[in-house]
Amino acid sequence: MGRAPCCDKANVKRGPWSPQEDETLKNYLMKHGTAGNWITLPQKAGLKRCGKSCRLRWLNYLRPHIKHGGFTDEEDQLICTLYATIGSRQWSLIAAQLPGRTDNDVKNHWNTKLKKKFLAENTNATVCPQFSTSTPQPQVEDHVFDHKNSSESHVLRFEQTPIPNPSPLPLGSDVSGLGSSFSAPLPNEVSLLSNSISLVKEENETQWFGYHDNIEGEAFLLDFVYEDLLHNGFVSQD
DNA sequence: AATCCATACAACCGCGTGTAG
DNA sequence: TCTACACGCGGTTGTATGGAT
Repeated sequence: MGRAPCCDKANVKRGPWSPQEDETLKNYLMKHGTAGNWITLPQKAGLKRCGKSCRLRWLNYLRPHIKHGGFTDEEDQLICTLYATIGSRQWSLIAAQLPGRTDNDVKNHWNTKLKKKFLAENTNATVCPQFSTSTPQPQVEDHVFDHKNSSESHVLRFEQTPIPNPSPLPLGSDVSGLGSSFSAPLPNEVSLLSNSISLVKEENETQWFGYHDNIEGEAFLLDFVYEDLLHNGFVSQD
C-alpha cells in the first residue's frame, strides 16, 4: 500500500502551466490569499490543478520579486559556500540567503552548473577554502519561514540576510544593523550568527525578519531570536 | 536538414513534520 | 494520546531548447 494521493490525479491537469492558469492563480491569491488551505484553493480559484502544484507554481514562479536565471558570481560563490557548510539537506535555507531566489531554483542551478564546478575545483581545494574538511564548521541550524502569528492573524515572514563570508563573529563585536546594543555573543554561546538580522514591519502587515535593503535604521533583533542565539547558539523553530 | 546529445528549468513525487480535532 | 490531514521540503523526472555532428 502506497501513500494516499493528495488529489484525484484523474481529474487534475498536469504538466506546464498556461498563461491563463498563471493569471487565474495569481489573481486569486492576490485577492484571497491561500486562506490557509492549498488543497481546496484550486477548486475555489476554478483551476483543475492539484493544490500542491498550485503552491509550487506560486512559490517558484508567480510570487512577486522572484528572480529567474542569471545567477551572479557572488550568488554562485554564496551557494557554494553555504553548500559546503550545510549540504544538500537544506536548500530552502540556502535559498533564504539569496533574495528573490527559490529553493527549487537554487537546487536546479546547483545540480546543473555548480555541482560540477564545485566537485572539479574542490578536488583542488580552491573553492570555499575556508571550509576545508579539517576545520569544524558552525552549523546554521534554522531559519524560520512563514510563521503564523495567530494572535494578530497575519503572517510573520522570516528571512536571513546573505552571509558573504559565514564565519564565526569576532568576540563581542558589534553587529551592524542590529540596533543600538547588540553585540556578538561569546563563541561558546553562539557559534554562528547571521549578521544584519533585522525586523521590518511593512505596510501590508507582513513582517520580515532579516535584512532589508530599502529600510534603514529600523533593524532590531527579536527577543526570542536573541534568546535562542544566546542559549542554543542558533535560532530554533519554536 | 535531420538526428543526437547535453543542458536548463519546470513540475511532480513521496516522505517527514506540524497541528487541529 | 492518537489520528488524519495539510504543508513544506529534497530528490527525481519530464520536457523544451540549443549546439554539435
